Amino acid sequence: MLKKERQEFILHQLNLHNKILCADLSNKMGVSDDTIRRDLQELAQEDKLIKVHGGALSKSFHTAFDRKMVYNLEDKNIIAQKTAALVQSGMYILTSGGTSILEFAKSLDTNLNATFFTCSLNAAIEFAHHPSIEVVMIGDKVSKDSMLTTGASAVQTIESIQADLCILGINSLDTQFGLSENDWEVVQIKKAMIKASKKTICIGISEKLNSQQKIKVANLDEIDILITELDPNDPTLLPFKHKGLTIY
Amino acid sequence: MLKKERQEFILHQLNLHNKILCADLSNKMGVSDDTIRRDLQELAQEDKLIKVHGGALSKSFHTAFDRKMVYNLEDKNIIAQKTAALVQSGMYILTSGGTSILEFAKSLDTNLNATFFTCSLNAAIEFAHHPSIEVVMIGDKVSKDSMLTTGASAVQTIESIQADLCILGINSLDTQFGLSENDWEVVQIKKAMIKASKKTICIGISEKLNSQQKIKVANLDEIDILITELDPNDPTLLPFKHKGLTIY
DNA sequence: TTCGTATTTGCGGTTTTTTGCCTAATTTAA
DNA sequence: TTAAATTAGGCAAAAAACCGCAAATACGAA
Repeated sequence: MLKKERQEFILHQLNLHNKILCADLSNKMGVSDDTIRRDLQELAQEDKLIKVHGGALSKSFHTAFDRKMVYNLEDKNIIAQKTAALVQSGMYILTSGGTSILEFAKSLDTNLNATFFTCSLNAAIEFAHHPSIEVVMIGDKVSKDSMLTTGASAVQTIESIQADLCILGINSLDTQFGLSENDWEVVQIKKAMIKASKKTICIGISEKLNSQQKIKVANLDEIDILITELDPNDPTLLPFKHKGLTIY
Repeated sequence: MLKKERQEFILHQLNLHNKILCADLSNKMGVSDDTIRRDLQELAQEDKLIKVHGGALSKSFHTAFDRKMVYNLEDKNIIAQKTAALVQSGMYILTSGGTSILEFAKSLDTNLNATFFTCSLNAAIEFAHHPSIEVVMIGDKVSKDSMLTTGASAVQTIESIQADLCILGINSLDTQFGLSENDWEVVQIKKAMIKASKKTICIGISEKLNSQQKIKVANLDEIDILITELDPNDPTLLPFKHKGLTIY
């Protein structure tokens, strides 16, 4: 197995599992620990992963909690503004949760007259602060990690809705694998939301692009619009444009 | 589990729960107390959290969230403690919203193993902070004044539940007129909750006693237990005791 | 192909890090 | 105040990282 090949494999595993152990890799690939360590060291220097004692962590995993809150706020605001521009009065809109969605909720026009359906407790509260917006909370068991209601009842409720728009926060979006998530229950909810809407918009910072998580939510062709903090003509977004997505 | 991974997990838990105990963490992750303590120490040095005896606190907890804003917090805490003592593991519990309920949620034992059904967005979030509590959000249109879900669908959902306990925050309680409210939709919800439970507990500061609002929720004989910040033998409570309520 | 060079890899020994356990000291709660 | 829980510091075992070197391998040029 070639060095380059090996490193590709390592990055692939990392996208899949978010973490890898030196020992596991050397076992799986039949090379020595030292070789793996050297590979990880190189990849870390190229900023492709984060090396830690005993293995490595995926970049998205690490930055998830650390800096995101503070330093991505401006980006989130840009996203929120662009997204808000797409919402028109009278619309019925399904939304997931996540910080991008919360920012979006905050930047909505005060006299917008729309109806929002959501599984996110925090998003519901945020939407409800607007005087003229109708908010419908979709009920079910609360998933603690995501603060979303998930389960069969929630899916059933969503299925009974015919929405104009579905706005989803991205966890991972990839030209090949499409939209993916790590939580099975959340995936079911998002799938149902996409199905129940005429149009699907994915919003999130560009960091989330070109990464994969364990469970697929939807193929790219099920998504209509992609909104990031980048300029629509940014080369990073080209592959997605080629796949037929509208970029804002 | 990698060290870095563990520390990310700790920060995540901290964001979720605002406080964590050494013992809980070491249990949950299968490492020794010492290891957790060293992790917390490191994270504290990096200014990621506040180390306290027995665990750690989220940084934002102290600065951003000013608990003193809550009206009559001390009294509400007394009420919360008394109420929490009545909840046992395995119970199914219906609750409304309001500040008293929120305080109650905060003072529940961390390892209590109960299932809470609620129409209150804020209460759901608060309950969900507990690791071992199941939370079911009852869905419907969000009423902006109260941040409760209200409507026929919510009532219907409640009717399909057989709960052990119903814990309601009081707006007005009167020996003659019973429990009353000003919002028609909220009244429907509370009525349904009382009907769906074996026992009904009303909690609230004594100020709310001996006052009436426009719409009746329930007669006194439909309520089993009354909890206020006062001593159970306080003369204010005597009329309620005479009407057959149990006072804590 | 074959050769020479540069890179890559594996190995042994050493150093560093991590972790759990122990005991003494400290803090907390009753 | 006492009893229980928590913490600090030292210690040792195990795992991982580091270092230098020699063997193996890849690659380009003749």
